[in-house]
Amino acid sequence: MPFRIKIPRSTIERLPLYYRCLNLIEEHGIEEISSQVLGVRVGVDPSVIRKDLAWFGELGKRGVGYNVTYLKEAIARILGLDREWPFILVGAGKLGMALAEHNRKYGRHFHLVGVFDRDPAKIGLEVGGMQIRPMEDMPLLIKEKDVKIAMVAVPAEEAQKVAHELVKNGIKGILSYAPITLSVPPDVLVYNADYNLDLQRLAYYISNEGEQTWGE
Amino acid sequence: MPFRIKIPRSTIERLPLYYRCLNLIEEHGIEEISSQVLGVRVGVDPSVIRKDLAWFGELGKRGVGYNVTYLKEAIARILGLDREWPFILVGAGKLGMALAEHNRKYGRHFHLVGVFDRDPAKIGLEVGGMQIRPMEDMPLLIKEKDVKIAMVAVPAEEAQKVAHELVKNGIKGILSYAPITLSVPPDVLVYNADYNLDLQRLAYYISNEGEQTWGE
DNA sequence: CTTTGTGAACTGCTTCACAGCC
DNA sequence: GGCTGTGAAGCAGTTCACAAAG
Repeated sequence: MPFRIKIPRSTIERLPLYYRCLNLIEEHGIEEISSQVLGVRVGVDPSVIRKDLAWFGELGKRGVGYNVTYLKEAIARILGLDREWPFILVGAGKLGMALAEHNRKYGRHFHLVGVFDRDPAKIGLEVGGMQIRPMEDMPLLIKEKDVKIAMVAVPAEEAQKVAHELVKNGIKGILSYAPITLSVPPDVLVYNADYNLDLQRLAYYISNEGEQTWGE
Repeated sequence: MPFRIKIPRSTIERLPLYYRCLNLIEEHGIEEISSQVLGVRVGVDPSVIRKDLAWFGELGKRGVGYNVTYLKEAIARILGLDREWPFILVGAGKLGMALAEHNRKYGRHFHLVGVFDRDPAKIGLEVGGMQIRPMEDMPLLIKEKDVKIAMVAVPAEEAQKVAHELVKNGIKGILSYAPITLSVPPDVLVYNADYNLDLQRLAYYISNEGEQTWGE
């Protein structure tokens, strides 16, 4: 009977930060790193890093630290980055097109396999190395390429409808740039990339500079 | 002697979600809303919403709910959205330009007052209703317009240098699209908009579908 | 002597349940 | 009856401190 441990959500949120940093450190030719030093680099307390990593076994060496390449690859495996993830983009406006181009240049682990738009005038145009296709082609492509992830960069009014369609066709993760809360079943995960959310949070903390307090 | 209460970070993270949703609800002409119904709309438990709002006084009416417009405006005030925030963009690549254009169309509360790029070939080009300017112009503009917020959309190699410069000139909040962890003083806040982080988190949860568990 | 891995204490957020008010 | 505001209970994540290992 296999024992199974629930990993804290906050641990999973941080792993990509570690991964991103380790790639950079590896490029610099550094082979070993302590939770102390890594902590400074990613802006996370060393004991948090150790606790996070400990969930997945003994990844470090006591008295020494972590082997950079080994740790990097371990995290990649944990996150599921030991394979390529196909994803699609819905919405080929300015933002969508920029994301597609960006992915073509810098994308690793995730590669764009289809761009869709509702606007007939855009069908056939090239973006991110792909031709823009009509929404009707989406179901088949998702099935053929076994796509699980979608980026959504359509206007607010369309976004919920698009989300519905994606979910219906088997998409399990959505990265949404639309300025609304998408309603999806519990087995589908949505991350909000609407930058206004972050700008507003920044505004709060800057308004209440220093003292994150309220009242008088 | 004024009493001051520390607001939980998680409360502040959620307020923009409420705000975004309330704007939509208001447009639909709905005047009153219960935490129950709002909760379904934003995907947050009603008691969480009530606790969040209670930090800022009695914003609702018992037995009735919350007045949509009143609550919306209260949250705006809390977040500091009762004024316009000027911000600058550093990095006029494809992504930066798309963000600038997007802000011009949809931006409220935050308006772009300057776009900067290191590349001499780009200086003078128009983007988001602004002309791209050289980095050297940045300090003066920040001072003149009292800018506190910056978006950074430059390559990884440049990002830390840019962050340093921004901080040196008084920027207090950074929304960074660069794929690195920026190191800044404790009085400066950075949000990571690097979409690879979210894609990797999605990959984890999809890989471990249903059971967010580990071990065997 | 260094640094990890980890139980125990602590902190902070969420959930619960209900008193207070409409 | 309905819904908010809120103390109390419960839970999850962080911090601490140190034993274990190189």
